[in-house]
Amino acid sequence: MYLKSLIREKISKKYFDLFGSDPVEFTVEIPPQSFGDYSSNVAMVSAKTLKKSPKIIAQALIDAFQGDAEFELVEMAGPGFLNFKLSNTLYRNLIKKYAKKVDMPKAKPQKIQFEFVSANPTGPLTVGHGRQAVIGDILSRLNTAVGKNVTREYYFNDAGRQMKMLGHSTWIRYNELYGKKFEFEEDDYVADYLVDVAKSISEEYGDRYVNIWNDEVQSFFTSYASKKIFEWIKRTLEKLHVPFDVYFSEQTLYKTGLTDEAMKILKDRGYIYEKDDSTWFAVSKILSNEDDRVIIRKNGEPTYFFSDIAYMLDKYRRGFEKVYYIWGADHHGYIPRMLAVSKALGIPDEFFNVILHQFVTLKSGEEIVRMSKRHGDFVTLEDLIDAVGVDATRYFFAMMDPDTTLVFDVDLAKSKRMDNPVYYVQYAHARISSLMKNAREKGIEYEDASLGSISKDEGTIVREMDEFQDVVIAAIEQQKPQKICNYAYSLSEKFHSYYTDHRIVDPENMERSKDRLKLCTCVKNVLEITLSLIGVSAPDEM
RNA sequence: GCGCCCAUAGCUCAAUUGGAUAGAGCAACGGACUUCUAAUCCGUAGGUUGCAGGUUCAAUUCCUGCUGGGCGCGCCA
Repeated sequence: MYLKSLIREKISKKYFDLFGSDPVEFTVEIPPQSFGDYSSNVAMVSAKTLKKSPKIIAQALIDAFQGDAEFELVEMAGPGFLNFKLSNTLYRNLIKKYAKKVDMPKAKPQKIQFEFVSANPTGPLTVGHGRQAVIGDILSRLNTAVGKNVTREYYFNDAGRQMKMLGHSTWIRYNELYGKKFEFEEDDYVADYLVDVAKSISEEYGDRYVNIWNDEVQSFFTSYASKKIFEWIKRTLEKLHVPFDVYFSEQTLYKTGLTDEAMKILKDRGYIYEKDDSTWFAVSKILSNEDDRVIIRKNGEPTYFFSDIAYMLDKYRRGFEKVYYIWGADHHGYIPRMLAVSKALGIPDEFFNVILHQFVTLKSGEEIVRMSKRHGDFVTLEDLIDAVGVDATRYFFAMMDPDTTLVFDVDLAKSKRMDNPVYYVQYAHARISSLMKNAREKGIEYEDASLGSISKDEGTIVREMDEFQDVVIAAIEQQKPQKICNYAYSLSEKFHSYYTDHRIVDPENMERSKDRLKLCTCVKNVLEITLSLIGVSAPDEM
């Protein structure tokens, strides 16, 4: 970031001196392969406004750069690129900076919210939830790191029809323990995990509910089962190192009267009407292609959609400038109606944001494990974490673009072979720690390294280090956690390569050893902060 | 039928949100450990970026239309 902005500022200044105006937006980037250390397209993008050919503009800038000691070489290439070769002094200054501290880019201290996972306590978290949890967690970490005030929220419903089915299903399992057979109903949860819940009830309360089914029993089984399952969910999230600030219950919306308030606002604004004994929200009044939706059923019960309306109002009232809903791809159809809600409530457009992610399939060997929650035929997130470890779980969920379906290769995640990217990155960190230990044992102090030996070979690593802030910004702006993983890998790659070619700790050459150890300190610092953003540990030995 | 997402090396993925010769890993082949961790490194081979148009100095990237795959279109969430 520092090197790029230095070059950018210099170009702007020289451009202004030459042409009497500020240049239009241009890039400064690390070019492919051996085109120089940095390159800029400023001459090409300015061709139109200046009515000069790119090559003439480029040449004028190059002439202006003559005699600048911070650059060894500035030259033109291709259709008018400016290529820069940096002086070693610049690299030395940067190493001093990064050895002390890795700066985070700073953003406006907005109050924002990420709402994710939000699974109702009817069953354990699946690997799909895992992907969402990790995406939400990393985006939260990133935004917190750049200075935003982030609330991580989990929304859940612990009443209503779904919950009733849960209670009923548990009761059936409970009766089974006593040899009583009842039939499951249509939307009951037939999965095995409720057997454990039933056993737990049996141990605590004995047989007092066998063969007895009434409202009181229903409500007991529902609340017992949901409480038990919620404990399970929270335990899994803890294992995954995903904390939440707020667990928000849907019921709160009704208790606090926010539902009534939302209804009033929508009514006053003319978005509510009655039809077929139900109450409707006129989505089509805002988005003409969309269908209107029922918010109060014939039987007088509100739909979940109505709760979602009140919930959005609640979020807005709490003073968030932006809220992000993280949803699986199956929810994408929900976006238009929620957008309509935000408009109908008079909430500013930038408030409501959705981050979608595609599905997860598990792969073991050549076999693709398909998951179906209906048949209880799925792998729980907890099982996955137990099998491959939390670091690999998080890294694998994070390293793919949320927009693509993720094939989670369980064998690869488990493997400690060299093709596992988590270990590759962690190994780079461990290697550096080991070098430092080695230096300590030999009594080498490198705090005051002169950096006199730092040159081109180290430049590659320094430039990569200096990409850090830009990568963080890009990951946040584009909502792509995998950018951080790719960066961690790329920096590790450059370090491993450097390590192989250069002796770091060399008693025969103390000055050089100090310089290189200082460089390693920088890489270690950047790797540590990068891994912490992914939520993966940075081990000192492996 | 309508909507969202995806398509890049044999496989899994990148490509700094329009830049130069499209890059890594795995798999294949060949090399590097009496030397700080070989969980590593270096090299060879591998491509009409799904297809067809368009936009411009420049397209994997943007636009249009196809093809193929995933997901969704409930008074379920």
